[in-house]
Amino acid sequence: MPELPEVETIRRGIEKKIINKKIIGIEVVRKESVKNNSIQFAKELINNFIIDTQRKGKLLIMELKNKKNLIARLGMTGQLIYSAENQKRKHTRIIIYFKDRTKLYFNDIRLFGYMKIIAEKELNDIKAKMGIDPVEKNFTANKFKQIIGKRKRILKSLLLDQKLIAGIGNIYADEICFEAKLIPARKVNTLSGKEIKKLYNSIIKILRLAINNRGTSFSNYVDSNGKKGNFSNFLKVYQKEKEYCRNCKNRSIKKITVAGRSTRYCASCQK
DNA sequence: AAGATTGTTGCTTA
DNA sequence: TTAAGCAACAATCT
Repeated sequence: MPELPEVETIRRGIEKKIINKKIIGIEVVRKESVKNNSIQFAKELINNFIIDTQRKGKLLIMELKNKKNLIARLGMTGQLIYSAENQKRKHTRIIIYFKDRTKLYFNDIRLFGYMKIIAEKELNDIKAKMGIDPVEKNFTANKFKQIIGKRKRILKSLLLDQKLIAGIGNIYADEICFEAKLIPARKVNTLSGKEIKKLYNSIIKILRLAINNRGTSFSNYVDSNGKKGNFSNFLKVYQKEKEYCRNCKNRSIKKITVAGRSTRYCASCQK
């Protein structure tokens, strides 16, 4: 469940710690978690430096000194843990050793995540195929209107489509729809101008609030220090189907399937 | 103990 | 071209 706010929290967490530290060792515990040949992967990284970090959507990018990039996709259960201590666990798949004896652990329970070293061109191609990152400045109300355009898609499926907007997953899609007071199953062509504006504001509001609270931990997400995120305390519909709605105080939070995903919404607050 | 869960990709169908 | 639905990937929890 690392979505945009969780990946951003991890990025901020490792940024200052790993930059310009010499990599002196690589341990590929599970070679399928590296999308390059694991020998090549290690060879590229040893004696190299991570000089900057970036994020687009849920993709974490570590720029290397030789112009290549180490990318990490966390999938559903990926973690990046930075520590001076030995933190190797059952689910540790890759370990990066730095010269100052600190380490970066890539853990992944369900194995949907991976790391890969790619050249600049491939990175640009990947980025170009992704939609706009909604916390960037160029994600304007007009831009969002353009994305909706004449589409007739189900609202939630549009929010989850990484080729249109990059970074929203199942948790934040539901929370954004609640904030906007819109039923996730609505078709976007039925939204009024006012509703679109409210939706746009909700996307930015929820994602920024979640980043400021270091993301959501509901199962195994932790930041680079191994700490849980606080946004779990702000969730209003996600996993609240047995509870009273925070807003209308009715027991009206429904759980349905939309766009193939479990979806929660308040039948009384959302229209 | 089968079903739910989560993100992404790719295939099929309309 | 656009969109929906589904399977696949894998492990864990209920």
